[in-house]
Amino acid sequence: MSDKHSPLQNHLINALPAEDQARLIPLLEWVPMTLGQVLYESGDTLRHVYFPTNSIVSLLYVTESGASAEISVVGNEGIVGVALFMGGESTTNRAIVQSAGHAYRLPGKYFKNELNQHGQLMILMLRYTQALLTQMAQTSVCNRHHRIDQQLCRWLLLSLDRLMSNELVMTHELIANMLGVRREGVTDAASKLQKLGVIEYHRGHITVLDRPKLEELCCECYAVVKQETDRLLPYVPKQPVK
Amino acid sequence: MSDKHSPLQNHLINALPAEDQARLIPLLEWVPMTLGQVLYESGDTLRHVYFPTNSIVSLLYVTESGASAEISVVGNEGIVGVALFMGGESTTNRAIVQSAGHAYRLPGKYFKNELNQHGQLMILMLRYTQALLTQMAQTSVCNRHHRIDQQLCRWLLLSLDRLMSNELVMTHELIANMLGVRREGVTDAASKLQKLGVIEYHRGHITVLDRPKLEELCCECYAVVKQETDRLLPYVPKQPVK
DNA sequence: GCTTCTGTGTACGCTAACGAACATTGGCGT
DNA sequence: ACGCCAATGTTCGTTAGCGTACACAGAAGC
Repeated sequence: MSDKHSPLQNHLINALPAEDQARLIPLLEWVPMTLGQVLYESGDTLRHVYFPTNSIVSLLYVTESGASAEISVVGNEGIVGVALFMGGESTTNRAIVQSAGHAYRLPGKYFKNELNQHGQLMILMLRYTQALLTQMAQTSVCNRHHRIDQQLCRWLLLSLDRLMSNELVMTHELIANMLGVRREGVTDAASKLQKLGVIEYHRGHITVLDRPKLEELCCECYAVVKQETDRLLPYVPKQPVK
Repeated sequence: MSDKHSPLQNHLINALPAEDQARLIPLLEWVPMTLGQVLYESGDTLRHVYFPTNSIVSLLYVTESGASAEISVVGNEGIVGVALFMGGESTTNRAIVQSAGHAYRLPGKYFKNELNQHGQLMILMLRYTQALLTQMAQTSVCNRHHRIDQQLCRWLLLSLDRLMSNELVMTHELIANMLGVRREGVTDAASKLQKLGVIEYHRGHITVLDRPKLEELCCECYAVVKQETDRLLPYVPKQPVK
């Protein structure tokens, strides 16, 4: 991985006016995000917000019986810790790193301070939150109506969008935890996709070979989320990522 | 139905400081909400926000194939149309009246005006939105992991909390649309609950006889949402509802 | 009183996904 | 080079929920 890193790799930071960036960026801390790392647990008081750059974070809920389900995914398009600016200080979810990389971290009090003083950050946060609402709603619908293989397609596409490469470091077991299904169910779906030549996988590595085909096999849920996110938060890079 | 009605029956309005109420209340329009009425469709530009008093509104998503699923429920604890203050102006959901009654309606421009000028309304909206996020997340989990009869219990409890009475005017068919399952599935679950003496129903009317038992039979999802909503938006009536 | 329609009950076969158990294999540590 | 374990493959019986079809009864309209 290149040592070139910049907060602007995060789309929300990127979307801020220059003067807001100038104030905010010095407060940010560049931190590694390791696979499986838990940023916060259900009920924890949040200490920081995270702006992922090349990492992916899953928000998931763990039931009393230990089963889990992914509520939404956050990558460089978003921020982890919306509860801090929503005023709740905690959520009922767990935030866990789904794909290793880095993020920029900001202590909660600085974040809230910025929010209160400058409107642009707040506006952006609100729009992002609406995108998050859309994603959650769609996850809910997908859980109800679509088959595992369709959901796997959705999940792969959401992950791809948040990575630079077409390879995911991810086991069937972990995907199963995210989707809230059995590992065997994921294996079945993945092997089906592999037979179709859409993906190729091997012991914890999944490579997407044919993205158009993947979108074809997917249910509508991916497109709905993607379109709405693009509408709410159009991405215009202010500085080319070197 | 009594002709006694007041915007304070809505918990969000009720929670505002007196001076904010004084400004806001004259702008509100008291409107009837009829069963099945669609407040907005997916993609519509929202014109108003609604503060339900004794009505209940479902936010639901309709898939390409025509299947539906309820994303969340809004009653007198909340507001319909968060997209207006989130900045998106529209959502991918449909808002439909699930239980007839009334609401107070506010044109979008007044609403946004109020938001920008006075912090207290914004703070309240943010907290409510977090409660909504929680509800959506939990619906998603419930769709994945819990049986229809448990989900029916959750749905009944969520509805009860938003009504004064223990009787719902609601057919199995409509509940099925909300839960995103077959009508027969709801009939099975409901008949099971009736045999247990928890509810009693008859051609479009459901009466809850034993609420504690209903909570017992329910999955954790109801309690999680309830607890988090109470935490985020504690309800302290400022004027007893006559 | 009659018809008609809406809401509910019930039965049948079917499928997706589950739970559990076990086989196989590749990669990693020592 | 070896052994071990994590990752994947496969099977089998079970179950929840689906799609369909149809029966029945109460309510509403004429």
